[in-house]
Amino acid sequence: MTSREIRKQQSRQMLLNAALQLSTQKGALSHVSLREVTRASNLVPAAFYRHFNDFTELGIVLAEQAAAQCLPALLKQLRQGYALSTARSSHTPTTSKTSNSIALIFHCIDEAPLFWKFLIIERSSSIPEVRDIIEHHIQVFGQALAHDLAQLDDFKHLSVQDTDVLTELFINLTFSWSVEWLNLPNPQHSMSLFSQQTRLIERATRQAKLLVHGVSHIRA
Amino acid sequence: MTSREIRKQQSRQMLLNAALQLSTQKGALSHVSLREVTRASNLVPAAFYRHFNDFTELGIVLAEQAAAQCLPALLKQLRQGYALSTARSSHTPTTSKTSNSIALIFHCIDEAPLFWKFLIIERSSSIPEVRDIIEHHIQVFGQALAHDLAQLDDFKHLSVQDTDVLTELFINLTFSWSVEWLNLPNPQHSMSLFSQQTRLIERATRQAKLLVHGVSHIRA
DNA sequence: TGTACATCAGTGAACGCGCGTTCACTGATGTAC
DNA sequence: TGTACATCAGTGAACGCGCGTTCACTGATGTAC
Repeated sequence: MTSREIRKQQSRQMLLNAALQLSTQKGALSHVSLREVTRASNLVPAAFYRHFNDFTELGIVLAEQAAAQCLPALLKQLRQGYALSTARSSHTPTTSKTSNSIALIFHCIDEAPLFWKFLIIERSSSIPEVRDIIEHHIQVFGQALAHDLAQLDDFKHLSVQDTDVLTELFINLTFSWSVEWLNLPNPQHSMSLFSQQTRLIERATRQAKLLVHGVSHIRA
Repeated sequence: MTSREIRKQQSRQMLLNAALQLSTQKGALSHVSLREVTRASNLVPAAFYRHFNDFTELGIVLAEQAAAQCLPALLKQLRQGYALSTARSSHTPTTSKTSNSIALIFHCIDEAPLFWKFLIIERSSSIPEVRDIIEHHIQVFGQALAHDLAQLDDFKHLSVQDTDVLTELFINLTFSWSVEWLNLPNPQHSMSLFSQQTRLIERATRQAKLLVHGVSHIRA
């Protein structure tokens, strides 16, 4: 790659970083202007068009990057989580199995919090292309997850429909938890960040346990 | 009330209606401009200030109206739903009890779909005052719901914490379902609106059943 | 009831601002010989 | 290696636009006598 190409890539990455930073900070990519992004990247507004046809194109790239970064990583974490728990399933009580998995989810979010925040807020983006990309990747993620779950002892007895329904439920819950996780520390409470995190993990774990317990005893 | 006061109230209501219409259509109140709202109300932009100090104040009023309209109505519906089901609890299978309640939720949404859409999209509003009002009302709603649930046969045995956790879970699920419900008909599928609605009710019911089943058999 | 004055919802023009997009340009970097 | 030309990321000025907000105003409605 020539030095000119390298510098171009650097500029492009600065634009993407600035857009990610600004959109998660302002609560929506649509609240960020092209001029703000170039300003934060020390470029003149017109320079934007050397890298993207328009603002939507930048949003699309960002959505692809975020989905590619977050969802496979979460899947991998979850796989490690339940591989671990099934390996010693007869000895480990449900409590700690579930609790471990939940903690892994939050750990995964902390690896790339801005991308996660972007995924969550732009999942209902007012830019249709961005929204559709994210929804598509979540759907693919859901299929992979459903395939995994179907092979676990706890869920083997479920019908295909129930496995899908369960997966959808789990994904919705995960996103609800993630929203709360990313909004910590909540200044309404006086607890420390760590205490609030612990509390959220406990609540999420309890929710997941209620669910898993229900599923494992459901009649076919 | 003098005729002048009546006409003022009418103008105010036109502004509120226009803002509700436009915000739900554009996906966020923050994507609607003061000038758009006055234009849709056949008023000059400056006239807006005869009714509200600024755009945020209109958002606050709208949030209060939406919360007051939607949440007590849902609570009432749910109460009728489980009053009905407990009255004949020994004879009615869990299936239809849950199914009835879920259908009632969607029925309730259809009574005021714009207010519901507003509540859902502005629950994560970029206008902090609006977001906080909605979150507050949802919290109050959750307390009332938790109080109700604690008295049902299925949930009597739960600890206070578990009742709260269950309530939170239920509210999160309800909002997830509502988002899907309000996005129907989904043009990705070729099914009729009615078929898609039926499908969603079935999936939501199945999710709720998994949950209720888990809760009723949880060990203390 | 009729008159004189007060109120005030709505008007219309004006303002300064940040926006997205265009354009001809510059000058460093790359390429061909 | 040195030279002449081509490429192209970034520049800076300009454009028209819709925005929120201000202001002095108008004229219908309300009120006091």
